[in-house]
Amino acid sequence: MAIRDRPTLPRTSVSDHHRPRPPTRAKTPPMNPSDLYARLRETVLAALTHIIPDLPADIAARVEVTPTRDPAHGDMATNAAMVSAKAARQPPAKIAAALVQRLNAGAEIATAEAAGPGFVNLRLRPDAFRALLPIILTQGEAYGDATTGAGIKINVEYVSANPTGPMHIGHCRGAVVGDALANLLSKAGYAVTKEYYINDAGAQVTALAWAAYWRYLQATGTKMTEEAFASEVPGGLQYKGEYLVEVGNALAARFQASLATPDLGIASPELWLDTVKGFTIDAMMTEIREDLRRLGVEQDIYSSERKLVATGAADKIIDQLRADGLIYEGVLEPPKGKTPEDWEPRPQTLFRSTQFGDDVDRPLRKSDGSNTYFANDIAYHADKISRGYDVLIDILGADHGGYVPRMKAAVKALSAGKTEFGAVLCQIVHIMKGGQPVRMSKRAGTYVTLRDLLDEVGKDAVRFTMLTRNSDAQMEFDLDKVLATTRENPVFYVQYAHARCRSVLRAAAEMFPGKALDETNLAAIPTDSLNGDPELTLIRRLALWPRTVEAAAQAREPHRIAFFLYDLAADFHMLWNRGKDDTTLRFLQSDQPAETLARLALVAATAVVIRSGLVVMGVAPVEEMR
RNA sequence: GCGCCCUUAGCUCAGUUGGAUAGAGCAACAGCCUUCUAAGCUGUGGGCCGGUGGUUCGAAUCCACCAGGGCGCGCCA
Repeated sequence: MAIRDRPTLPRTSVSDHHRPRPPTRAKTPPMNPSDLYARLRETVLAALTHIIPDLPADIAARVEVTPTRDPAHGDMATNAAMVSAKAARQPPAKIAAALVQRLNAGAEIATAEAAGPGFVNLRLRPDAFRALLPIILTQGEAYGDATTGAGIKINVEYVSANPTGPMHIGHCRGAVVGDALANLLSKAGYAVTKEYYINDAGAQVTALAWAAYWRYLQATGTKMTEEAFASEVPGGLQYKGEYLVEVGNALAARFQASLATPDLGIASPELWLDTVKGFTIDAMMTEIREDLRRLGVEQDIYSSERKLVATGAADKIIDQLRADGLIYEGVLEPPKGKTPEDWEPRPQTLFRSTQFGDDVDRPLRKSDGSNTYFANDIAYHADKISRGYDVLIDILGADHGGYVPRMKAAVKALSAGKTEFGAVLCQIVHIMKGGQPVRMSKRAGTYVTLRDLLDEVGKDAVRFTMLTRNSDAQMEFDLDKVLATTRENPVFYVQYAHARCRSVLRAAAEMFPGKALDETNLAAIPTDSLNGDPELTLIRRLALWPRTVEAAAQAREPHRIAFFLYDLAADFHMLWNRGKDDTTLRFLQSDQPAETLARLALVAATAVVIRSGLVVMGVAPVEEMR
């Protein structure tokens, strides 16, 4: 459902009707017990507070246990001695030495040693890592779920395209990034709502309606030429793409000639504009939602700008802001250095966004008295705030970057600073084919629609590839490479790793007839025999999954999941490849049932983690490659 | 002119929010494999992290300035 009938709007002047909400960033986030690193951090912290009983909380919060980059440094390292040196008035080396002494007695720690400027390097007993396998197999895809979100309500708004035509590549990145980010936040413990804002008010959709009306007249057999028609259209005839022909036909079928003059000319807009507009928008939204469905995106809420305007919500918000003294009639300075040629001082209805960190105050009304896009968007965000979200995230194209500070200001004003606003900007995607860029032109009709792209390379390749870059960086999307079945294509490489895991487990079923090799049973298998470096490397990677989820969610960077999965797949393929030269290193060894079962537990756990990562990305974990 | 984002190996990009000797893929070079798990595998070389200062135990990461690229800059959304 779209906009609710009567949004209850928060009063900025009233602060106490907001329920207390948990802080967005808890000072001491609840420890995730299945995160090995988080657990060891607790161990280190306990030792540290024993050495420094009056350790300040803010220092304790800076203590971290991280994976080492160099295996010579052990498995994990902590900065505890360095960050607490100042507060303890002791040199880092002395604290490190004391930590080493206490930690060496630990159950999971094989050795602890001081190194470098004050690091304490920890080498864990292999058992500590292997103990993760039953945890992973028991928890299944829930392994890696974080609690940092603590149920904080987040609204992620994405796509939000003008419903003026089919979706194209430009919309696609935001759709994928938004959807994956929402999934990621949800895995990190946030209460997430996925939302689409339909920009179905304003000049663009009016132009769309005229274009659809032209197709309608054509369908009824008008004698007008396109030139004659276009000369009557305010602002000229836009949206000349073929995709509106069908809409015109549907309009003609539904309304016959009743929307035109008797001689099939242009009737007065009062007679048809709203009807045609609504009809066309509905048709476009049907198409867009179908495109999104094929892309694997299904949002929880679709909000309509038009309905928002119709309910007068925008006017109410402006009145309310005016009552709070945040609206005034004024004249803006021309932009410094580059004054538009037609610049003239003009009084406008302005929002005091500068009071909330913006550079200039922003206009809310156009000269014809209608609302600016910003004004309606303020009302829309007020609506979202009234629905009780703690955090609002908008996924925007990079060309909207300049828009962020004013929206941030508006949210601050509307929520009395209680609701956090954040934007994720998506840079442009350049489509490449045969080594050449594919030029996009809406008018020439040569743009690549999302549907074409999905037909050509498939949902999984589109989604994964869109997530192989930081969304803030420009991206080349090479149509030839995303279908390559080689290591340089991460989609293939990761899916292949999962398929190989499943393949091993299928083959194992023949080796152990009558034994159910499901995750529950494998969780009970002793894994002491997993001693080799490649095995332990793989398990260490699996141990990184929870903190990867947490860090990616906190940074709001879903692409990190893609990179993690690529590394995980590499570790697995390496293990698999050992069996190529030496068949005694393959997973399945009929003369070693116990060792084989242990390896199967590792393989099954790997499959679980790959699967749960792919689920976040919205990519199918395939059972076999075809 | 101002603001925001970006600059890392020949190319495309990571870099665990300030940690130790900066990583991966491609390309290059050198081997292996000729299909029982090769839609390949192993190894090597490759760097002034755009530049200059600063902050501190410690900087690709934070700050200032500069250079180059992208985006934006009153009634477009």
